[in-house]
Amino acid sequence: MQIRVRFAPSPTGELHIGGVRTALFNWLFARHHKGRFILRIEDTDILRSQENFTNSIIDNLKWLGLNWDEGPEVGGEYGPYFQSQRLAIYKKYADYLLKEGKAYFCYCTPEELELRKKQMQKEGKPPVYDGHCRNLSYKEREKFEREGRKPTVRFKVSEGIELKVRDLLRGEVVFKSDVLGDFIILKSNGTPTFNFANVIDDSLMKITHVIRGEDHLSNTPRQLLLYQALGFNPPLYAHIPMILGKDGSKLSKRHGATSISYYREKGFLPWAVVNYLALLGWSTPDSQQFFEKEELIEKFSLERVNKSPAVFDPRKLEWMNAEYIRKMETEKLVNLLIPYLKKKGWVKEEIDSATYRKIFRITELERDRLHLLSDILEIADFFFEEEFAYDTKAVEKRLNKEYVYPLLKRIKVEIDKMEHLSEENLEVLLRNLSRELSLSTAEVFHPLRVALTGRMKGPGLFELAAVLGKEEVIRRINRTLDWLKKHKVKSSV
RNA sequence: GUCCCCAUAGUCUAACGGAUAGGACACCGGGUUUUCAUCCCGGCGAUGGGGGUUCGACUCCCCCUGGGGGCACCA
Repeated sequence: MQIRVRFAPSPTGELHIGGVRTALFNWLFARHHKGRFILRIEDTDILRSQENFTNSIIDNLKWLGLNWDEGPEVGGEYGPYFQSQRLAIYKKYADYLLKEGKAYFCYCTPEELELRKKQMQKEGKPPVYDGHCRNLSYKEREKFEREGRKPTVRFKVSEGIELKVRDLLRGEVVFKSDVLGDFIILKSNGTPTFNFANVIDDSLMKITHVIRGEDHLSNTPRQLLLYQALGFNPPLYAHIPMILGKDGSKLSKRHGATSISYYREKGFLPWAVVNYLALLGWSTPDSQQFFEKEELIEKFSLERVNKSPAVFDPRKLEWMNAEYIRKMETEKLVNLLIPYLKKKGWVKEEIDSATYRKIFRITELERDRLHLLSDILEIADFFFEEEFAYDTKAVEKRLNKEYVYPLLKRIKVEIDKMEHLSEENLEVLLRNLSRELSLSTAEVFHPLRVALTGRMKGPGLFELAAVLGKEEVIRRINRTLDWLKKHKVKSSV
């Protein structure tokens, strides 16, 4: 039997971290077993579903590399894969249940329901539908219809039965039908509710395994009942642990960025995100951290998914991203960095070969400092901006010394004599100068670094100076000298 | 309130019923380096509590506690 799993997001918001992890586990399971991974858009909430969310979800899944075999854009023999295009199907099955006496029309208004629910909670009972409309007479129904009430369709749940969910991770979980209550399968506007559409689609699409978040575990008994009533065989279930925020509650916006778009824009690499997320709730016997794609597919198994929820740790994700950035070929990294530079206006849309070589070299020099691709904007500004600011602490610590002004002046003079500024001849120059002036090398290097970059940290001094070139280095030293004078820093008086 | 799930360091996790409870992030310290980063070395730190079962329990059972999730005309 071919394994078929699906990811069924609803386009009421951006794809978020938890959704990605669910999609990932489904995708890995399918790929591992050479099965099919299906994408289905659950857009039955007319009010909240938006097409741009659908597009963004699809776009981000592609970006992550979680490709699907059936679904939007690729089609498939069990479509359509948008629930909004399957309304007639749900209607048909609802009619069937109605005809069989397994469902009925309910005319209760949301307000009435709310009131009774509160009452039941007060009495310490599970807040379930009380069956108010279960046995309406023909006359009563007529009356409601005349009032203009639009009915929902409710599924009849018999009391006193036990529903056993066989979960691949948790074993048998038993629910009593009494806590379920007759639930709605068709809203008054004719669209199906989640439980109903889900069961029908999973059946019709021949889904064999439902891998979803643990928050769906309590929905499962209702769905089991529907499978029974409809005469379908339920799939196998695996309810994977939730992803929580730092405070231990379900990951949400108040924990910071949760939408995958954010991570994408910040410059997280798709595979770093995938690799990190794979480790949330799953592990190998040796706690391996890094996986290549094929390796992850090969090693992944539901048996090794654990049951307890996991806290999402952005710091570890960032670390992992940095690791992948370091491991990447420079040329690839350059190409990923260029869009950020363009957007910032540091390089033109058309990149000539000289500019490319410069970016390449800068990438080599800065790559170990990048955690995110966008970090390049913070740490490499001085390579592209001539009028960078001097860091206050750097001025205080490195420039505010008597010897600095004459030193920089001397360095300038010496560099000016050079035919060409290279890493080598600059190093020779500075080391000789330190000996001649009885200064430590650090006392020579640090002020120059601040003069050239405005800050105390950064790539090797000789290397970065070579990238800037003789003319620019001299210009920057002059600028610093002027600046020192103007600001009456100790070294210039 | 009610039902369900879960429980190894701050975090992610490993450990046939039998190791000094292993690894990773973070944190702290040291080394390398002109700075930062990288890299290398080292350190801190965990089986929630109580009962059982067993020669022996992180592991099995029960209770407690704690945390999470569901209980929508949301999915």
